Amino acid sequence: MDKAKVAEILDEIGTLLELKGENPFKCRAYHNASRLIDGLQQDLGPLIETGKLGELKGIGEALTEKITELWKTDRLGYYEELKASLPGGLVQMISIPGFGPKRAQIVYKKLKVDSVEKLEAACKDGRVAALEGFGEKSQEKILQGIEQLRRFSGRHRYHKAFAAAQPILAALRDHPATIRCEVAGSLRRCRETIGDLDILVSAKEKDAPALMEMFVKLPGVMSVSAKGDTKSSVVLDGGIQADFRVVSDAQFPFALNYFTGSKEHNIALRGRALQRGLSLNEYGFSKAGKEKDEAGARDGGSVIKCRTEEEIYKALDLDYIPPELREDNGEIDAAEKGELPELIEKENLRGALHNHSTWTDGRETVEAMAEAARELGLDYFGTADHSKSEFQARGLKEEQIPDYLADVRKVGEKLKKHGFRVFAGIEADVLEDGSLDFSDKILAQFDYVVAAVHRGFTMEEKKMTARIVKAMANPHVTMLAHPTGRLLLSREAYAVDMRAVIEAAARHGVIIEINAHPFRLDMDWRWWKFAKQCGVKCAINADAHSIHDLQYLAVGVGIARKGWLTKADVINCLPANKVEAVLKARR
DNA sequence: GCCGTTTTCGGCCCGACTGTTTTCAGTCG
Repeated sequence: MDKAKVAEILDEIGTLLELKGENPFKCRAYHNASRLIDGLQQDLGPLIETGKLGELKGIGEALTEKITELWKTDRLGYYEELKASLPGGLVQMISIPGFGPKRAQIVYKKLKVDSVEKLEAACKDGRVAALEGFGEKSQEKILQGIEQLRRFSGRHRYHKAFAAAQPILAALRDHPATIRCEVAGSLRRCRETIGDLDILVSAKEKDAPALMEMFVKLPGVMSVSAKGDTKSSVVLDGGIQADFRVVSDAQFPFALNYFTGSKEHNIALRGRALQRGLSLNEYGFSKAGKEKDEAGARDGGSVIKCRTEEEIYKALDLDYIPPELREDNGEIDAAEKGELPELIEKENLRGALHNHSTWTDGRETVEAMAEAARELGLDYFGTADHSKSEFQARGLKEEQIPDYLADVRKVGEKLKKHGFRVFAGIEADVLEDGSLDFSDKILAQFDYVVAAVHRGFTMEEKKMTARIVKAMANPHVTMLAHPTGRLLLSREAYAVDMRAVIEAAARHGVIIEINAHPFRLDMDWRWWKFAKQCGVKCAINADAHSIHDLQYLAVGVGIARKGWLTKADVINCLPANKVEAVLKARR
């Protein structure tokens, strides 16, 4: 059984235990173990064989035994018994917003309701409202929750959430009562998908109601789910939920830190505070334990004043941890030892190397795209138009290549006077047998070759991995495009063993692309962190088909930061002459 | 179920909002 499946089962056990009303800390132990296993960079097999599994923090005796059983036999008696003791529909029921394990237990016991459909029916005929502890409003909320679950199941892609947040932030920052305003949550941490928007404002207490009032009436607000003195929740058009909080300016850094998360990072930080006799919450530090300050940090003010998040980390003897790293994935240890990397910044990017033009499926000419890149402040631009197999994208045929190259060279000559460089690349298709769709002789004419899989997606993971690894062995291949194969918008996703791909990239000196285009998003930060460990260089690319798309480079920087990358890990931070040498290095 | 520089038991992060109550439990983040 593979790691992901083990993690999935552990997570489900945690949820099932919640439904049974088990000790919440026990439930959490399973959820934590699931996250830990899912995030492991090495395989489970060796860990189990060498008896090192139990050394992982959060995996004790019982979990070691269960994980080992799963790994070795593909089954787990404990899980099967647990699952058999509860109807399957209960798990889905608790994904209804506002409806948790306790209430699921009640409706199951009292009404024999064991699915979302039956729950809906029970609400519609008033049986739920009649239950003790429930009422008309609860019943109505559950129905709304079911509707929301059906309409907007799942999370929102980063770009969509980012775009939705911008006008809200602008409007709030414009308000005279606003002192500071930031977006927090998974959007600030640059996660690939965003559950909801968390927006935070600092203001004087007397101004909070006016801000609340303004927030729930912003254009784009579809419905208001909650409205209090300091917190409101709304659902925006398009189904993104936005939570809004107003705090005092003294509390702002604490609240920003708290609501940025992740939850796991917060728990670790609070634990660290406790070790220092401090209790940390979204309002500040207070004394922990018996001498606990009655008023706490909310009314009494923080016992350690912090103007910024940097000062909070400092108070805990930690270097500042950038939001992208806050996943409880080693960042606290690194911050304690002063070993956090100096993460890449937007300003470090000097060029973009995977872009398209009107020669194939791009919307602008090579010249217009290169000019736009120059205006963005970049020093070089590389085209990587499609090769012949991409006929639906008007991929270049052999006989067009001299004209294509001549055009790119001409633009290069023209922009040379500005100190701007233009490179001629090609995005060559990796065929099913792992060969490329152009001969070596043709590939040799380009400044660099980006290899990409565009068809034959249904291939099983092993075969797909072998196909891609073989392509990387071709000495003309300088870069691998959208390596994770998770082509999010279309159904064109494929399964690939990223670990093997990264190890092959390390062997062959191939650059791995971080593709920031929303249709081609490669955001899984764990792989970039692993690539860095293996010494593999990355390139941040927008896969731009238009001038507008070039802006996604900024998203790519966010992803790279999340993978702990520095400018030394990203080749398009190099100046033009140096990047040219890197692109030519293998050939 | 995990964990331990007060270590084998007794903790485990903490507060807002809602709806139901009339002091609190459930849910969420």
